[in-house]
Amino acid sequence: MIDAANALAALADPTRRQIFERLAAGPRPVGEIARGLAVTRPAVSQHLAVLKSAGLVRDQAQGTRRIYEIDPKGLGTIRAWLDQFWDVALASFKEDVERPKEKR
Amino acid sequence: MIDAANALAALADPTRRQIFERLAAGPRPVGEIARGLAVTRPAVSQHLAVLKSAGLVRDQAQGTRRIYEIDPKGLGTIRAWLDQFWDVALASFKEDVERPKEKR
DNA sequence: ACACTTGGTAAGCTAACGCTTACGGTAAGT
DNA sequence: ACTTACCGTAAGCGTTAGCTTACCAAGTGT
Repeated sequence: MIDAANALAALADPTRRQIFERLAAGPRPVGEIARGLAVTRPAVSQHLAVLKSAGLVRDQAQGTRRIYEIDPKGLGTIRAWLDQFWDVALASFKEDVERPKEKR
Repeated sequence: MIDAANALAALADPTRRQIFERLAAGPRPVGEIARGLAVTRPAVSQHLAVLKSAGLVRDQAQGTRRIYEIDPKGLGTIRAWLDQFWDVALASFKEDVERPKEKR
């Protein structure tokens, strides 16, 4: 199951965000993702596994290489979770604007 | 400065999410937040400090107690960051729908 | 068949994180 | 003034997370 908890935890890591942002430019094999990053290729593999289990990316075998791309599922889960608090945040903001009026 | 990195890292922790969700029901003092949670009050204080520095909550002194509430700033930052990938995700999803058609 | 490329996995280490206990500091009540 | 309630901070500890090196499996080309 893909809940918001895993998705948020996955995107909390800087290296994982870097990988995710790189995939936003289009699907890529693991080696190409690792190239230019500060960590080794096995580290990237581990990160991809975490992102995959969080529903943020999906892979697709193509010969000896695996093409990774962004999976909309994870993003949708996070967005749904965020929307849960959006009205509360807006109410808080509205109160923020009206508060100075009460001050006088 | 409040960037998406800090906000995501802050919401990655389960206890911090629990605190944040509890604040969605309305502003509360620290003691009331800690009541019912599995951790001690100082732990809650530390978590609140992290959430605050991420722009997710804000506090307001009221006598000897400090009232915490959700700050829309952090949520907005995360949402803006997510929207950066939203079109990519939609394109990926669209391709997902049309791919079976090409299969035959 | 053999070599090479590609990538996932295991083992182990280090650093960071979250928690607790203990303490200090401020405001309110008596 | 003295006590009590409320909360932040420091110090210390155990666990986890991310990284590296080493190894293994599968596919491709010659």
